[in-house]
Amino acid sequence: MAAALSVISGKWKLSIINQLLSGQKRYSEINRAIPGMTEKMLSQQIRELEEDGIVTRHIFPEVPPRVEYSLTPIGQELSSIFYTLETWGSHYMTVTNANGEIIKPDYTCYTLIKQDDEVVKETA
Amino acid sequence: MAAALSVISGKWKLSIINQLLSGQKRYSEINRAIPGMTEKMLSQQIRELEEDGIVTRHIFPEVPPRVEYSLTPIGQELSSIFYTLETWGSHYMTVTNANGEIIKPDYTCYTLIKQDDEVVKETA
DNA sequence: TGTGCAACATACTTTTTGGTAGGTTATGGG
DNA sequence: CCCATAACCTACCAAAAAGTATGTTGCACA
Repeated sequence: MAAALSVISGKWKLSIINQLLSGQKRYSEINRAIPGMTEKMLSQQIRELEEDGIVTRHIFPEVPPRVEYSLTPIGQELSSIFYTLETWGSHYMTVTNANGEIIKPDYTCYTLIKQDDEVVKETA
Repeated sequence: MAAALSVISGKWKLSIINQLLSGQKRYSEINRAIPGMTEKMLSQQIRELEEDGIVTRHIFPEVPPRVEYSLTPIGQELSSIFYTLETWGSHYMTVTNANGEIIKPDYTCYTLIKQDDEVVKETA
């Protein structure tokens, strides 16, 4: 589990993998597809993914250069993690938004259980 | 998916949730069960989990204080994420260790595809 | 001679995260 | 009267991650 987390942790890695799930792409394509990500982050994180055996890099020795990235077999199996995360995440968001209101921001709400087992709600 | 990741990211959160998957536990129990984690980290991360609606806190107003933590329903559903991460992770480790050797550390290995489509392997 | 291109690298700064060391509370026991 | 207890909090510091800005390559085109 730690191994799985270490592979996918990184602000842009899941976005990058998501792009490659739909097939081989080149550097500039991925770059355009993920707004907000700088080129440095793309090359850094995609290199880590390569070192971890998730993506393969195909360099075409042309000028100007062309590099295409694709997922390895084990990289493609990450789609199960995608699916689980998405399923839980969307469920999570509907739960925290039940009743049409957001539950999360109630930071200072404690459930006090008195010694006579009476439950008291206290909001600081 | 981003929501799911933001909830579980944090060095100790999965360990804490893992503890609570086996039932309600008090602060000191969790603390003892996770070696290497400081008390500050426990209270900080468990508070974030509480704010995110993953755990509930039950304060018993006794002296010395007693606080018990348990997973909310949506928190318990995180077990599916645990399962997927573990499954992929163990598969990943057997794949990178095929042939009894580690594939990952070959950092500077590029696959060059020449313009005549001949594949050349270059190790810098 | 100069500009643009794609895919980077490198140095530097900022932000986020984690860790260390101390203090706080009220009470019961020595 | 002092200490130990459980569950914290606060200030401070270090490390890791992310972001910004700029430089590099070699060739084609103007």
